[in-house]
Amino acid sequence: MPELPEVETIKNDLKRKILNKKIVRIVLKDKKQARAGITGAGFSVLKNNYITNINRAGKLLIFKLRNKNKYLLIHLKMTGQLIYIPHPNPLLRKERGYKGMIAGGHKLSDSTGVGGESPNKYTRLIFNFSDKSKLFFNDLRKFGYVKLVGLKELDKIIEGYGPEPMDKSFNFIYLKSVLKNRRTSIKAILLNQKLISGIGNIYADEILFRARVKPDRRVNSLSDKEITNIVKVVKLILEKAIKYRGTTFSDYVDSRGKRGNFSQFLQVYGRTGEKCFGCQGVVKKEKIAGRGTHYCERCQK
DNA sequence: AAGATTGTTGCTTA
DNA sequence: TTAAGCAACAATCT
Repeated sequence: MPELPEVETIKNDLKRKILNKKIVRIVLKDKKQARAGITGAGFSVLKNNYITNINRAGKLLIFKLRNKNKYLLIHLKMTGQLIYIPHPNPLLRKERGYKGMIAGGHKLSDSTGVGGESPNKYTRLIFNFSDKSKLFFNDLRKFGYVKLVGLKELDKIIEGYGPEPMDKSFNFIYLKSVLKNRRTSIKAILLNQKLISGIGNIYADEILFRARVKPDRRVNSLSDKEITNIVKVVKLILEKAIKYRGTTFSDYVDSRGKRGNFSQFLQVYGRTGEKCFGCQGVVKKEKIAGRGTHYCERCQK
């Protein structure tokens, strides 16, 4: 599931690859999906346009277009992928060591899951650039979306997001004020995009394990010390996850079709029934805040 | 074969 | 007015 570190990785990679390239053609592979949001009018906005910058708000990617005063939004939701394929020139590729590339095809080396090849049966949209490179939007479960908006609508959407966890504005004072007069679980707070941007189910569990706080703890029971620690750990875990290019659990791959390397550091997510790395306890799983939640009963209070 | 999977929205209830 | 919780969404896997 792409969360903040995964979306950040895709954003940074794509910035190096598609900025200021001319979009010459859009191919909608999944016409039945009005969800894709790109129809006749959208095609004319995108065609012959250029992406001049890419930003991120929480898990949402924001592509700034040079012309027509529009922004292209892409949300990957659970299974969305953005795969960039350079111009398929076999000679060039060989020289640069793209060993997995098959001449004339688009197969990427050693990638797993549905990211193995593009286009594939889950490809919803293809951007063709003037240098013959392509960007594929794949989405197995069709939860993701692509949308064109004006500046006004974009501002409204961004306003709906809470502070970026890595930003200075996400600090003890802020979190304390958010928790005041609330009685829900800390996990529900971490997952609430209006309060904090970008954290999803995997990192929420990993953060709370590292902070040694049980996910179902009511927030009005948290001490100042615990709140301070949660703020610190949120930044720590996300920073490390970005450094390791995100986590691949099922479908996530980066724009080159490669897995994220933070998976090796997962302490509780997906480890139900296994031994806790921190004590002799066992990792438990139960539904908290409406989501499958992993924690160690002994380490986390 | 029903239930779980998850990011987000929208609805209902308190 | 706002918070909290849950269903719904899609498609696949167990």
